[in-house]
Amino acid sequence: MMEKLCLQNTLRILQSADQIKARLSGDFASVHGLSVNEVLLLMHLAQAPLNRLSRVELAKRMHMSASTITRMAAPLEKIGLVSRQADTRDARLAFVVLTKPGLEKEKEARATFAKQATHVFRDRWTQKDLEQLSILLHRLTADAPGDLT
Amino acid sequence: MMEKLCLQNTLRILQSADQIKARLSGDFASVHGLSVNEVLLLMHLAQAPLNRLSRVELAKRMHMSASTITRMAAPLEKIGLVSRQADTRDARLAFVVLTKPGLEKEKEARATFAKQATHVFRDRWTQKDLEQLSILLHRLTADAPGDLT
DNA sequence: CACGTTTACTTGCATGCGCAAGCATATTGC
DNA sequence: GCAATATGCTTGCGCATGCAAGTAAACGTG
Repeated sequence: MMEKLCLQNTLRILQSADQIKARLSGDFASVHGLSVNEVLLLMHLAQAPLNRLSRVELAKRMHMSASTITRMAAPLEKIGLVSRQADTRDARLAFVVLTKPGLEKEKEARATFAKQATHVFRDRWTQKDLEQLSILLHRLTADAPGDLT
Repeated sequence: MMEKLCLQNTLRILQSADQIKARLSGDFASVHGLSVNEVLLLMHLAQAPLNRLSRVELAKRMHMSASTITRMAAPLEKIGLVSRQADTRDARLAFVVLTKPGLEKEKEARATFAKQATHVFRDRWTQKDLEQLSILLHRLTADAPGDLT
C-alpha cells in the first residue's frame, strides 16, 4: 500500500518537474536568451559567498558532470555574465564568478522564474497548501547540497 | 510572500526530480539495461488499451518530440520488447505495441521502480504524509495526459 | 625530497533530444 | 472529384550532456 503511494509520488514529481521545466524554458529563452540550466547556474552563483564557486562545486549542486559545467561556463563568459578567477593558493581551481551584468541578469531571471512559479500554482492554492508542500518536499531535498532557496 | 513559496516549491520539485532520476538511472541500467525514459515508455504502453499507442500519443504523454519516440522505439523493437503495428483504417499510424517479453520486462522494471521509490521516502514518512503529498502533487499534474498511476 | 595518489579541470567521443524539413496519407472545402 | 490543408511519421542537423582519458597541480608517505 505504501509502496504504491511512493511510486505514485515519484511519478508525479517527475511529471511536475517536466511541466515546470517546459514552462520556464519558453520564457527564459525568449526574455533572457538563456536556458533553464544556465539560469540555475547563475542562481547558484548569486547565493554563493563572493558570488563564486569552483566548477566541481557547481557540478555537485547542479547534479551535472564537471565537463558540462566547463562547457556551460564558456558561452556565459563570452557574453560577460561570468568570468574566470584563479585561486592564488591552489592553481588547479578555476572559480566561476558572477560579474555585475551577471548579477543583474540573475535578478531579472529570478523575477520571471518567480512569476512563472506563481503561475504554476494557479489560483486555488492557499498559503497553507504551499507551506505544506514546501515542508514535505524539503524532507526530500534536505540532504542535497546547495538548496538555492 | 506566496511568491517566495511558489519559487521555493518549484525549485524543490526540480531538485527532487533530479535526485529521483539519478537514483532510478543506476538500477535501470544495471539490472535491466534500459534508460529511465525507456522504462517510462514501456509503462505508458502497459497501461494503454491493447498495450499500444501511436507515436504522437506517446510523445504527448512523455512530454517529448515525436522524433525522439521514433528513435527510442527502434532499439526497443530490435531487442523485441515492442513491435510496430500498422492501422488498417489510417495508413499513417504506426502503433508501438508491447510484446509479451516487453510486458514481462515492464513488470520487472516497475518492481525495481517501486523499490527505489520506497527508498526515496525512507523511514520517517507516514502513510498520511505520503497521501498528503500525493494529493498536493495531483493538483499539479491533474490536467496532464497519461497519468501512469 | 621524491614518487605515487588524489583532485580540478579540459577534451574527444558517443548518445539523447528538439526543431525544421520532407514524405505519405487523411480530411476538408469548393 | 480535386485541390488545399492537416496529420503522423521519419530524417538531417545542431546542441547539450556524460564518460573516459589526458594534463596539471596539490597532497601524502617513505
